[in-house]
Amino acid sequence: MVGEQSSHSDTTASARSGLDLTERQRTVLRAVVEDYVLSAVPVGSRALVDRYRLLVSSATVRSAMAELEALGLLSHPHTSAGRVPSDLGYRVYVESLMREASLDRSDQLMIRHQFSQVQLTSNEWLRLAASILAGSTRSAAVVTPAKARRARFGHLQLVELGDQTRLAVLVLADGNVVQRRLDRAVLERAMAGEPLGQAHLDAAAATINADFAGLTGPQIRRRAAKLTGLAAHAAEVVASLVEDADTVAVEEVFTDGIGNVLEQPEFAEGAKLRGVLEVLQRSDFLEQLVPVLARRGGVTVIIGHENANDAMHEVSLVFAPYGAPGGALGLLGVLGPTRMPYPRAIPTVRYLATLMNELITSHHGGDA
Amino acid sequence: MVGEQSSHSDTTASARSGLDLTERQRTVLRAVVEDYVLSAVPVGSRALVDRYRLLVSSATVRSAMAELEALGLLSHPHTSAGRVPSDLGYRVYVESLMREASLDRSDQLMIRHQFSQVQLTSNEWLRLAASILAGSTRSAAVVTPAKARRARFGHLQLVELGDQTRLAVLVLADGNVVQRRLDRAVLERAMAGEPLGQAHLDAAAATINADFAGLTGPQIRRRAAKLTGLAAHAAEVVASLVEDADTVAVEEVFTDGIGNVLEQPEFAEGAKLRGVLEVLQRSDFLEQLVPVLARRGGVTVIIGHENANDAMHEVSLVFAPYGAPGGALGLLGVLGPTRMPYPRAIPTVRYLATLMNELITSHHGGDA
DNA sequence: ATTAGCACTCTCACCCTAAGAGTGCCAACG
DNA sequence: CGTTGGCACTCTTAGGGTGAGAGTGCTAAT
Repeated sequence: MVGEQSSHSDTTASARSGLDLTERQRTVLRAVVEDYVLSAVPVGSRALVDRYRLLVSSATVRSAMAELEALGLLSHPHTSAGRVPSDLGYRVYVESLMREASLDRSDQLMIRHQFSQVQLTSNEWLRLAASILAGSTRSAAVVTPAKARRARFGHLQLVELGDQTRLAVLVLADGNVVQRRLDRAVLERAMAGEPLGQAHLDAAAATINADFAGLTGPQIRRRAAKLTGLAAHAAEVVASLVEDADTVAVEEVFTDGIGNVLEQPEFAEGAKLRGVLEVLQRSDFLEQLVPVLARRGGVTVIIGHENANDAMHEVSLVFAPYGAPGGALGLLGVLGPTRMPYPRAIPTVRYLATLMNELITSHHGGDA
Repeated sequence: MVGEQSSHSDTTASARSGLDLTERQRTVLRAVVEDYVLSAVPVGSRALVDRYRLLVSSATVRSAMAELEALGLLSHPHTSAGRVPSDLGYRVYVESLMREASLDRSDQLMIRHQFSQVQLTSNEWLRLAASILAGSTRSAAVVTPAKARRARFGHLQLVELGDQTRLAVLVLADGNVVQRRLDRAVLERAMAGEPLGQAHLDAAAATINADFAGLTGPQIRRRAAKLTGLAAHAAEVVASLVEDADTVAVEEVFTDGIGNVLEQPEFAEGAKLRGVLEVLQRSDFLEQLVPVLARRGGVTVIIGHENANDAMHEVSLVFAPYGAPGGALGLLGVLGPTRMPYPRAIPTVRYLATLMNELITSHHGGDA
């Protein structure tokens, strides 16, 4: 479920969960967050009373606000501005104040329909998922391909390409396809004149396919020692491809809707987003996120400074893992300013994660 | 070579080529462009004389500037600001004033080295190319995969994935790999209980591989009629995959360095980039660019309003096609503000295009 | 043709002020 | 005692005015 990430709490757990707030404080905090998310303008006591038909005076709201500020849930840009939720304030809101705007049936159907329109290729799915996420939350969306924690060999194909090159196409056990061009020079050296026609390639691939299904990189490497000729060389390549797939947890990232974020007033000066984009490109950020999300399961919300990376201190992430249980694992979610429409983003991310789960398990049938 | 794109010229061709400019006008225009590209600040007559050691007075420069403005090559933000190059001014600069800063040997070697570090997978190449372009021009880079104008079948592999799904992995004649999951329901209906073990899959693939190499989508569809059972179904899928590859000219776009552009003062308000990002995502923009670039060959520079798309009126593109001659074709280049360091960008794009050409032809051996 | 000089224009940074929003506190009220 | 109206106070923001500076265009002299 929804939950906090860590760790840096200098405030009591009970404050964070919002359990010891009075009913009034809860109402006020909720109103402040919701108003601020909509307007992006610090919200004052008077405006709150007016807009939310609170049945108390602005003075009362003021005192509640002061209490909330003392608790670290609200903050003050300057003396005479309204209040703004702090990261912790958003946290409490997400954790115990928010009423999720569940996706209505028609939205769900529309999304499902879009997926049914598309050819059954995983990359298309990912692109589409990112596009839907971005469009329906007006934030930036990020989707990574699902891949197994431990890469295992599935099936090899060696193809003659033109007359100069050979291409190794490898299907991993988790359904991902990786390829590598075999360098002609290396190949010739290794083969010492042995013919490399399609028939020979097929034979070598068949040898490997028969023997190596389900093995990991090191296991393949061990058995490859027993082979000779083209098959040995191919096995070497296979092993290295499988190992590569193992070490790189997130290799490709599909993003969409960065423009949405640029439109938000907090990123009006575009340079602010620069750091975020760089971090996203440098894939180790998402890589580190994988185990965290996987462990927690469901939708995880990471708000502002809860983010480990400095560059991400002004954005929030709403992410979920997806994939076959115990098998392939991918990430998907949205990124926006901390002033994010959580009640919309969270169910959308959740729905898309379950949808991708379905697609993967039904079309792929899990994984060894 | 470098050249203009079109077409909208309400000024004479000779003015555009800058041929009828006096030597002084040429010097001044060059200095204005180069100064403005560096400083992003409108440049005045006095500053020009000082910084570029022109051996004339500022008054002389002023009159030259006035002439250039009359020709539409410079413009005036307001009465008392310096001059700024117009799109046309940049055009003339690029066309006949610029001295290209050719990539020095060490840069070339460094780039080459980076490519040699990377595994021989085309996607990695593309990502790397984008990253190098972005880094070395401080602009945004865009790279699209090379694919044949006319998709032809190369090699098919059918793989059993888990026990529920079958995966078709198709190597096109141009070396690209596409895949499609075969929907279990459809498969079962089509096969009516025919077994779908790996051996059967291999047999079906072998049939198709033996017969269909080098064929286009429609050709495959025609021959597929003679097949039955699994092979017929597979041929159907192959045909549709090949046709898909035919219709979608640009399917995936690798970008990098968007942050670089956000840093430029002209895009300080990030929202300005929004439209550009959207156009880039909507792939038909690049798609339309493909034939234009291919016809012209070499590096094409498109400056500001020369751009067909309204959203791109404030950016320049420096792009080149790459690929095997007459075969696979891809695009690569950079996108930045019109105030772009053309003398740096153009040779870099050119070098990367030739490099990609080399990689493709040497490792892949051309294409049918 | 080039140049020095000069009047003119426009922006930009600065300061000042007034208006407005919002707070915090306090005393009064039910 | 929680709630409320009132009020003084603070701080931002927008607007207007000003002076400096940059840059131009023109003209007359070389």
